[in-house]
Amino acid sequence: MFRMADRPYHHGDLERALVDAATALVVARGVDGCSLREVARAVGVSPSAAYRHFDDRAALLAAVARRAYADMGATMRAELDALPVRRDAGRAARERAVAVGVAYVRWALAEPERFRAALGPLFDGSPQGIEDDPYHLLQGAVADLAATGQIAPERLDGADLAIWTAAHGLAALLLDGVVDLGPGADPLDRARTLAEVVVAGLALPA
Amino acid sequence: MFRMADRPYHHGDLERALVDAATALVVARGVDGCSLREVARAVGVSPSAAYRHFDDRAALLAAVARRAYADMGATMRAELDALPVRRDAGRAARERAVAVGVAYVRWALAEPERFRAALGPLFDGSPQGIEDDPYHLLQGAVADLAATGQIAPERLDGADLAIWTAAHGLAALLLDGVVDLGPGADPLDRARTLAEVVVAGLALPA
DNA sequence: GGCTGTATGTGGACGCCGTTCACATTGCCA
DNA sequence: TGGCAATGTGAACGGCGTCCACATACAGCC
Repeated sequence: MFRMADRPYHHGDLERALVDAATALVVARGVDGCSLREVARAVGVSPSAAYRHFDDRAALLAAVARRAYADMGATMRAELDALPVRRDAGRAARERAVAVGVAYVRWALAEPERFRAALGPLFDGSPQGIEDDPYHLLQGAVADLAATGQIAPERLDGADLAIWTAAHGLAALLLDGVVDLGPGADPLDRARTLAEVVVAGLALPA
Repeated sequence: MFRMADRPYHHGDLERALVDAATALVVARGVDGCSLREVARAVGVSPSAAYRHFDDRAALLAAVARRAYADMGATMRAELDALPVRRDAGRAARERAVAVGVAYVRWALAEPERFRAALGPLFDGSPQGIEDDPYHLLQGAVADLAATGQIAPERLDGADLAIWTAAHGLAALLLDGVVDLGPGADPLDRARTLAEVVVAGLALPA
């Protein structure tokens, strides 16, 4: 059975199309500027059609966030995989831990609105089934740090938080315009410096 | 000239009343849940009356944010003033720097919605004329750190950012529910530990 | 004390929003 | 082939931010 060339009554994959359009709108105008009605309009469908696939606007945005979270993880993973191989396991672990922080900030700055959507106020639980979860990358890097003796024993607890908070804090402060690094300053250099400070601090006994 | 006891046509200090009501609503339902109309309703005034005092809803929220920012600074200041006096200037500086971070997180957790309003996405430039500016408190503490030789020379640049990002990142991640410390964990203990790691890291040569 | 201009508050309107509901259309499976 | 579940429509509701013409009150000047 074939269908009218221009506009079949049933869309085919409306759910995907809605998330695509919503993502585009979030990127263009931010989470608050992404209305369900405009998303539906962009897809060429009535607003109520969206409710066949999402409970409400929040659920649609959650789907946008989930995809963003996964993309962030994949991008970070690729960046980490490109790190040079080191013979010194300790040095490798330190560099990797720093690189995770840098990759975190890099993605946040490259995709500010999607970052906000994924790791901002509307976060509702770490998405399951994500291949490269940013948080797991963080955890893994810190585990390597610990395994190679780069962390003082009494600092092991919550060590992953240390890099995470620094990276997340820098990203958030930059995105929201709270800090201004001034002209000529590379935010990623700052991210690297901060991560290095944290990694250095972790190695020191309390 | 006296006025009708119940409802004078002119309010007297509507601007203040609006900010009060808006603050209460932000605390109760968050920034997004704070509508200009409901604020006006709470004050007992028509929605359009608010426009005599604020350009738009964003301006009203900015006033809420400004006050929150000032309150945060004052609270942090009081907390810092209560620190015990130390004879060792270096130790004093380190403790103070850590305390700034802890105070930052404490206020954020105590006033989550006001914190978001003041230091979240709708931040629009550090308010001027604030007596105890949280950022200046941070700066001052780091300056003490530097003055007492607690920071490696090559780490002086951006050292204030180091504590700030850690504190801000922890606060944001906790508030947004991205990290869950688990039962029995004191978030402020974590904040202290993180700040100590950062302060320790700053002291180390790169 | 009265007049007048300015500041302040009102009520109604506009268009957009999220959401719901009865109804229309389609694909699938027995 | 018939019927059912899935999917999409259109109209409606109340709430929102914002603007406008109009009403009211205050303050300064004669």
